[in-house]
Amino acid sequence: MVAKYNPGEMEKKWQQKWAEDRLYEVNEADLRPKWYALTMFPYTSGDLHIGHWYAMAPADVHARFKRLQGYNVLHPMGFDTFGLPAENAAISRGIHPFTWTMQNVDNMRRQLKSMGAIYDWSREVITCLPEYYKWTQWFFLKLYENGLAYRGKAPVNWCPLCQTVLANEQVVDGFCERCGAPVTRRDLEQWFLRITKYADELMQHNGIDWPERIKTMQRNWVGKSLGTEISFALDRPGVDEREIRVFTTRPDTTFGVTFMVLAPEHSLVAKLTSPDMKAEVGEYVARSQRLTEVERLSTEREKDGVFTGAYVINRLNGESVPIWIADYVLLSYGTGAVMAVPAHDERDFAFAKKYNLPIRVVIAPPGWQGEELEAAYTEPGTMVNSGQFNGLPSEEGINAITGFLEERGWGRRTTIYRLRDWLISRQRYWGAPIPMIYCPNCGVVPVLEEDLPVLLPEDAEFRPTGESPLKYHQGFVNTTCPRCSGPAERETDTMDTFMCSSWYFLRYVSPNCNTAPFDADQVEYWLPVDLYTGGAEHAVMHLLYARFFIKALRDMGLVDFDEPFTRLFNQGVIIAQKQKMSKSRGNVITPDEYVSELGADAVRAYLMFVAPWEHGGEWDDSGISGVSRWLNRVWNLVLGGYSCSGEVSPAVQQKVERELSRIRHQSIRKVTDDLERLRFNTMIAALMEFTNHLDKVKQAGAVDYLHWTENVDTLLLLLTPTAPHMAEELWQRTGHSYSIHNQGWPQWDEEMAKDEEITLVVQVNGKLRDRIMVPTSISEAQARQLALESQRVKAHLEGKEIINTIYVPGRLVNLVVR
RNA sequence: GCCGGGGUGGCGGAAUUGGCAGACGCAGCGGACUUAAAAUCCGCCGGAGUAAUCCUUGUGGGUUCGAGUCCCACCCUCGGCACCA
Repeated sequence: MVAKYNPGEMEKKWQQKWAEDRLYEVNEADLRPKWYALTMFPYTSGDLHIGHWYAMAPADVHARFKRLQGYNVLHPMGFDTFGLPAENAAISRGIHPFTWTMQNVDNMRRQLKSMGAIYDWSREVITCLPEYYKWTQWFFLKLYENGLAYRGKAPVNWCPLCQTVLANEQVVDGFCERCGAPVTRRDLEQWFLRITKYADELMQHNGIDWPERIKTMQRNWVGKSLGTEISFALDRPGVDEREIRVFTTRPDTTFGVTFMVLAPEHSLVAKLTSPDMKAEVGEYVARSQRLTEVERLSTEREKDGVFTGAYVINRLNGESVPIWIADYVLLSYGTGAVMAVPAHDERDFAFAKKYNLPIRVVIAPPGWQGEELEAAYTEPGTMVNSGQFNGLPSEEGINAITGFLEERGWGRRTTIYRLRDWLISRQRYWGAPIPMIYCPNCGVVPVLEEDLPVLLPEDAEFRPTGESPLKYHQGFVNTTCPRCSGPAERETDTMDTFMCSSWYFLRYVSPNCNTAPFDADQVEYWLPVDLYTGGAEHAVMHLLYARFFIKALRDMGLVDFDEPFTRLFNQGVIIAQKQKMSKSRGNVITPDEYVSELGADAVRAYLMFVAPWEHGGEWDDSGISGVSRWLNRVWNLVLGGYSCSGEVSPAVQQKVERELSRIRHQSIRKVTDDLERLRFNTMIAALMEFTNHLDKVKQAGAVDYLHWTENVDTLLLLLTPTAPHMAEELWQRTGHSYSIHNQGWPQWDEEMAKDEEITLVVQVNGKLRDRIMVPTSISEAQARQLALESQRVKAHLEGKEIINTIYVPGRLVNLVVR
């Protein structure tokens, strides 16, 4: 009787053994080629759920596969720990964020270990520990030194619930990405990182293998647009400014400008507004500031605005044009001022209709007879009412007008971006303090490198007040100026968590380095990351920030590569009860009970089998039982003993052995190929088919013992990345020496994998009429002959004339008849 | 509205990139073992039809000897972006 498959005990046993033997610890002295396999580290929100496993288990399978293939594989794991969720959770539970976070780290590490991954735990990184955030602060100082970090006053996104400012990337449709509260705007002094310096480079994804989807999202996010900046002359008593500049992508419509619109926050508004319009304008400005981002950005809202009483001159035709303000114009985009061409822009058209402003056609639609337009005409056309440019196709007009303006110094070609600088100040406790000091004498002074880290005081009151909790911690705030040694105050804001995750992948290579954020030699050896896997939700946040960081570090001479992640792959989402898993929905599935009942190997395999990795899928208990059954069958197949039947004729035995060998080689090829392409679902299917075939062979007892063990060994090796515990146990029980994880990946022979016989499909007029087993070596003439001889085919040729025959070698004969 | 992914059995999904549609698995049905059940094993399993055969990859058209795969139009769905001048 075969011992029962008991994954619980067995898995624990091997995990302990591997840890004791430091089987998965790696170092750069290894002579094998390196492979850096990285999975996005989890945020320490509490329990690990099956969604985390979905991200991590297949990634581990691939990393194990590379390891068996002979690579020196670094596959590290760590924890992203700073940030609002931890702080909010700690507040609601009345415990310190550090305590809460580290409890979660312990729990999640335990759960992760039960997965049986090859994580090198000696390299674990935890972002909220001073040993780590010291270097996050160090990077901030470097960015500051290089002019990439600056302090500025700006209208910022403010979440009234989280009581902090948010980066643009954290505002989703006008709502806070974290808590869902509507975001309002505030003017605050904040720290920014100059990511816009790299706007152009961030749009390029040269030499990296990333999903098209993510690249498109990043390009859209950066939002490059080529256009013209045009100066309109301003002549206003008491106003120093002599012009207002606008940005447009349609300079060809400049003769059609009938008004100008400024953003309500535009710095000229107060100066320009005529006395009689002051009250109305003031009220409008105040109102638009009160509006939440959602309300303001709603496209359904009717556009409104107020006349300022002032005018600018359109230099092209000398016309005086009224200046309005309206909140559909955004201060943050372009120059915060727009030339309005109602005839050729939908927004301007609606605005002009509402306020009875003139609509002048300057681009004639095809067949236009001078009649009034029903709607804005935004397509190309012929220029009219445009002075010397009349008759020109509008596409040419873009260049012609821009050139004309440039010659006179009235305008210039320019490129603008939607991307804004990255706002990293957070008025919250649970983050890395920004290492800056404000001195009454010396101004803004960076903390000295040797004084890092600026420690986050444990005893600060961390309840949100709208200002940084650190502000009220005297021991923290009061310090001395590094320059003049006089009394000074610390910056009390902390950094956006995305700062921490922008460089963690560099820390893994030398986690204990205490003289620098990383050991340069190690980085040179391991980086860039060969395969980075994680969710697509990070497309315009983490993934963009990390790229920015690397480019900035490269320009500082700290690293010598351009892109951090050579290949990126986004797995899908695992849902439960047709919905995304979340605590609030109460449908979170924890791996623990499945692991103890069916084994980690079964959970790993099931997650890969449900669907293609990039799709994600529905967690289904009856689905996992199928995979579990299969693993049990493998167990029994391998341990159940094998005996030759003795009744099989040598000829039959030889045939069966040849077939088995062919299937073995085909299985190796299929599994290898699927793993390489991260097609885990079909890889498992191939393993199942191989198992099924071995089952049949075993029942017949038709091959000799040597053939049998050879094939069983291959099955175990192919199974190793997927079911590392079971493979190890069966490897040992079949008399091999420890460890299967140090074996080489099986190779296939293309000759051996070749089919000897194929099913020749015979079609008549493209319809399947017969299938004939033929040797692979069959000639075209023979194939045609067999097709014509087929009884089934003959019935369809009755009384018809064959006018054409298509022959596809190894596949089919198609007889075309009339 | 714009950009991208996707629509295949009762279900999850396969299909060597234009060549046997439905691999593998779940569920279901029938059988073996069992006093019985579970587990396990064997068989069947897109639809219609006694059968020959016909129909079938969201819908409609097209290209082709041949279309799930390519082209055109439309419908549905999931992501992303959305007053960006």
